[in-house]
Amino acid sequence: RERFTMDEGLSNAVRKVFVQLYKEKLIYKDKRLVNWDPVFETAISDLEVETRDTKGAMWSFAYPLVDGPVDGISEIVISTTRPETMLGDGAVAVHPSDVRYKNLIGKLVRLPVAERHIPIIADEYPDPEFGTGAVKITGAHDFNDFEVARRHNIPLIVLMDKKARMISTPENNVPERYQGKDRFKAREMVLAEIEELGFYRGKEDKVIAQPFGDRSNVVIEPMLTEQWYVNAAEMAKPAIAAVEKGDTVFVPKNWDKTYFEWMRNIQPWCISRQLWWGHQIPAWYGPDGTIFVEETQLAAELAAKKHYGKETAITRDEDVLDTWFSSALWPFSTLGWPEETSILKRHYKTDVLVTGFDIIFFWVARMMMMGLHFRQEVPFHTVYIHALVRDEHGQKMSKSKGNVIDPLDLIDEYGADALRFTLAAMAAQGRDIKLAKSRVEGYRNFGTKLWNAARFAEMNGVKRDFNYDPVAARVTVNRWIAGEASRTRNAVTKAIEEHRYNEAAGALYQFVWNVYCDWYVELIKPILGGTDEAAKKETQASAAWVLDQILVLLHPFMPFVTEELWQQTASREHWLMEADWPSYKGLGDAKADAEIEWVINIISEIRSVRSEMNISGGLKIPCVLVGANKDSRRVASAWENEIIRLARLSSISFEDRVPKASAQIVLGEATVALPLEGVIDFATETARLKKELERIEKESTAIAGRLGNPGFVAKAPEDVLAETRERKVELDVQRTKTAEALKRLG
RNA sequence: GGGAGAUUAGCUCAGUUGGUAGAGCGCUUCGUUUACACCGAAGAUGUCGGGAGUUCGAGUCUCUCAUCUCCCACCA
Repeated sequence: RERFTMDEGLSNAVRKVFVQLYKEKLIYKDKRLVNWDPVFETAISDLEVETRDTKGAMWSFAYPLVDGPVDGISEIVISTTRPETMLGDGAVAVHPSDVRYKNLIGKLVRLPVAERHIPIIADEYPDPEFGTGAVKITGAHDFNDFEVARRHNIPLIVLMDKKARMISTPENNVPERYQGKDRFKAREMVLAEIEELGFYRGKEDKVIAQPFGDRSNVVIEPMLTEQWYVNAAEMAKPAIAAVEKGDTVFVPKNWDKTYFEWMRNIQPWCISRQLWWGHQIPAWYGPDGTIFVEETQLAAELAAKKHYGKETAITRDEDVLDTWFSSALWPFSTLGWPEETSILKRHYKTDVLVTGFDIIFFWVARMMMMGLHFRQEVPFHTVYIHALVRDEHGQKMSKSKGNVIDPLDLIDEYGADALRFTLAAMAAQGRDIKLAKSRVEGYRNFGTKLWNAARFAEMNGVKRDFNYDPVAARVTVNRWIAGEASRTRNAVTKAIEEHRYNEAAGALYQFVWNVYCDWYVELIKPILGGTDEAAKKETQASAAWVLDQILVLLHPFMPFVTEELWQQTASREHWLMEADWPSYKGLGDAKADAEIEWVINIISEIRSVRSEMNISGGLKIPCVLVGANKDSRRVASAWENEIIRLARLSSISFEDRVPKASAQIVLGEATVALPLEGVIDFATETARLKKELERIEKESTAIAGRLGNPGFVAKAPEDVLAETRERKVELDVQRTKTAEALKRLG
């Protein structure tokens, strides 16, 4: 489904919401200071203001007392980072406890340049420790000053027009020469004139936090205008409670602190914008300014007629709404609301909202407020806050900063699947991603690996047999891989349910590459090339079945390559994207697991020794099992071909004694001997075994120490204790056998 | 000024109720064997930022210090 917030249906929802909130007095019009963007000539919300540290200065001016010195004081010195605003000062405030100014409170000072008289007032706002302790109050151009002015009925003196150019009015008494000047030009003029008049009292360079419009990049000017507001504090209450109760949870959990922090200190939300584009506010004005808020022009006209007692012309408010106002309705406005449609009933609330932390305030919080107000239910039960991909310097990417790495470039280079898998694999909770290209490359290789595994299958007659039941498999390796697939499925499912996408991706990566490709494919090669037709047929079906499971499980992470393979490897009734998530019963066979584990172990150990002894890959060597029990002998015989092939042996035999000049490997109760007469380097083999013995002894000592600690034995949990004891026994056997091997070597 | 987070192998990063550290890339050596050199085999590399504490046991919990990052905020 695709919707656009300017669609007819969504526009209806916007009007309805506005009207209802207005009638509930949750939307109101107010004249107060707003963040004004002088480039776009519109009000913006607090969230659209970006505070940046910039180089600035604090200048000090003297305002002389009108009626002459008091206690020998003839002037009061104030400091400001914005000298031009002194033209709009309505008062000078000092702290009531500030003894320096005690007798000045109530006196008048003369405002140079503007030549007005303004009072000295007492207010808690000034910090006596800061600067001179006296603060100029410019109620119409500063948020703090506005509050102070309001408390003391100080007039709000407007200095600028919508473009933040100076205006000269009878009220502000700003000299005509300032008319139309830019505020920064006016600053220079004020400084020069103050100095000339002899009221300049110094300058201090300073880094100041300045507000910028996040889109226009210009300094925001606090302006006294009439705007529409939402009583956000009131609407936030249920939204706060819902998260406290757990109706909506954040993942990772920590983000709820950010949410609470903002919601509990929320300010009125300015929703009107003086822009050309957006949802026009459904408010009309009568000739005397009476406001009629209705969903349609007709309804407003009727309301006006009723109000005035006759038909009266009304004009519509030209302002439009903040874009986030309509976005806040998204979870229900897209589903046909206010109609009680079936999709609304089915899809509200939704499940999981996936978004970035920077959207929590703009969108998540507002959807919560609107959703709870109009649906009496949260819009989603989970908010998953994903990591941000940052640029090479660790900076947040943003359109306005222009430091965005275009994902299309990465896709061109490595493919969409590779990028998608990389992001999933790196999406550990609570961390940002500084994307490393080598990771994308590695996961591109992973996709290729899968493709090649499918190619191998195709070349070996591996074809999906929809009658194949892995539970009924008779070949051990097929029973084993089915169990591995099942375990992988469970791990991936659990990880996804817990929103641990990196773990899901990791489990799949490991299964496909390190289990299926590295071992299963290698172990079945002799079967596929062998003469046991029954085993061959089953294995072909099994391999195809496992591949199918891989495709289904991997599809959310690599949709394209998996879909393609799905279509190519069998004739299907539906797309892979429509396939059910697998669910298995009866898979997993401990006996098969143990057997395959033994095979993998012996192959790995022999390979390791070969490598350490520098035995060339082309040289096939005999392998003698000494002291092997019945079970080991059976497995070794059953897997003779595979072991011989993968460990590059010439033969496997069973003897009672270790042949002379053998490299020796301790494998459980057995010793694997590789007779290397003429090839073995005794010094190397001795060193290897000594190192091995050292490793065993080191671990053994550590474990003995733990078991010898009465505290550990008394307090460690049963299973940990049992495990440790088992390990100890294992290590003892290994130590004895390795020591024997070393002794045999002489 | 408040709030959140980071510090683990050369690099990029995992590590879920505390049980004794892993991956990918890179590096070293070897390798063309029924898919894959975007490959295979074997290997080296960590006083888990410093310090203290709790505990039988700490990368994991507590405190503290250091360095870094982000968010919010009206010191003129």
